[in-house]
Amino acid sequence: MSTSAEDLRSIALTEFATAGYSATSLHRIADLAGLSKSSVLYHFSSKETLLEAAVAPAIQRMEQILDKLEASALTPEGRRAFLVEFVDFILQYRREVNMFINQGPSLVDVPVIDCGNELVVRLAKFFAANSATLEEKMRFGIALGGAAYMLCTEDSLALQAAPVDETRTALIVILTGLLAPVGAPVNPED
Amino acid sequence: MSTSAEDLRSIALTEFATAGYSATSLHRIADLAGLSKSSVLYHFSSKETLLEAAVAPAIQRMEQILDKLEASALTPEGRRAFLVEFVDFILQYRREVNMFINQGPSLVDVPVIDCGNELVVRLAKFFAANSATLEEKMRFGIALGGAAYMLCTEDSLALQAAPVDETRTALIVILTGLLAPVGAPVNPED
DNA sequence: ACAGTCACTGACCGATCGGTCAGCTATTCT
DNA sequence: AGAATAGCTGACCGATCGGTCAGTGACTGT
Repeated sequence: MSTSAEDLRSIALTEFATAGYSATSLHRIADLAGLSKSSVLYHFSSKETLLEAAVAPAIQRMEQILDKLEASALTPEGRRAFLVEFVDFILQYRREVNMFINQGPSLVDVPVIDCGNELVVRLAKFFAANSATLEEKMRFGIALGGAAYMLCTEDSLALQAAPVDETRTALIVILTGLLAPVGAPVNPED
Repeated sequence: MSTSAEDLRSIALTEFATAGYSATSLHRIADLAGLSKSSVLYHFSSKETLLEAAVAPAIQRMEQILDKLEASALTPEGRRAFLVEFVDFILQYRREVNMFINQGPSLVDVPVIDCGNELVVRLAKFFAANSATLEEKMRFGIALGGAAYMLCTEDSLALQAAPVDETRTALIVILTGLLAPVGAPVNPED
C-alpha cells in the first residue's frame, strides 16, 4: 500500500490551500496524518520540500498547457480548446491553483512558488499581448481569479454541493463569455 | 499630525493583505512604521485588535450596501445601482476585500473575520435566492472573487498601471455582463 | 543468525512568535 | 514647580515554529 508519503502530500496540500502555508505547521500536518512531526520530516526534508512536492504536478501540467497555447495560433478554435483545457486544469488542481491565486504574491522567495507565479505572468502576458484594451486584460484576470475563487470556496458559499460535470459545464460557458474576443458573439451557436 | 495609530492601521492592512495575517509579525509592522513592537502594542492591545481596526470600516460600509440591497426590490435599476456601489466599494477597500477573499476561510475563529465572512455569505445567499441555475450562482462567485483578485494583483500582472477611473469603468462593464439576469441583453443600450 | 534498510519516534535546539512590564522622555495641566 | 498623561522603548516571558539527531522496532536479503 502506498505509504504515508502520498498521504502527506495530499494532506499538506489541502492545509496549505485552506489555512495558508505559513499558518500550517508541520505538527498539524503530522497530526492529520496520524504521524509525528519527525516522520513528516523523514519523508520530506523540509516544509518547503513538502510544498514543492505538493504543487509540482500542477506546475508541470500548467507548463504543458502554456507551451501548447503559445505555440498555437490564436484561432477561435484554439482559444476554445485552451479554455476547456484550462477549466479541466483548475478543476483537477483546484487546491494548487487556489494556493497560487491566494498566496502566490505573499510566498515570493520560495522558488517553486516563484516558478508558478511566472506561469501566471506568462499566461497574463499572452492574453495582454492579444488584447488591445484594459477591459480585455481585466477580463482575463477576473476569469482566472474568479474561477479559482469559486472552486475553492464553493463549500462555504454554495449552499449545496454541485456535481463536478455541472460545475465544469457552467465554468466553460462563463469563461467562454468572459474571454471571448470583444465584438465576438457570446453564443456562437445562435 | 495624525499620530502613528492611523499609520499603523494602514501599514498593517497592507501587510495583512499582501503577505497574509499569520505571516505578518508585529515586529515587521513596527519596522515598517519606524517604531518598536512595544509601540504597536501600545496603540493596539493585540495583533487581533489591530486586524479588527484595519477591516472595521470596510465591514461597516459593506453592511450598508447589503442592507440597501436586501431592502430594495431586485429591479434591473436596483441591480445596476448595487453593482456600481459594489465596484466602488472594492476599489476603495481593495486591501480589505482581498483579505476576506483570500484569507477569510483560513482566519475563522477571529471574530471580525467571521463577521466579514457572514457578509460574503449574505451576499452569496441573496444572489443564490435570485438565481435559478448553478451557472448564475457561479457567475456571482466569479464576479466577486475575480474582481477582488484582479484589483489586488494588477501590480504584478498588468504590465502598466491603469488609471483608477478606467479600471472602474471596465469593472462595471465586465461585472454588468457577468451579473446580468440570464436572457437579458448584455448591452441594454442597443 | 546477522547486517542493512525502512518507517518512525521523542528529546532537544535556536529562532521567532505574540504579549507583559517597568521605566524613560516630552508635553500638558493645575 | 509639580503631577499627570501620552508616546514609546528594551528586557523579558512562555509558546510554538522548523529542523536535527540518536535511537528503536519491523522487515528483508544473505
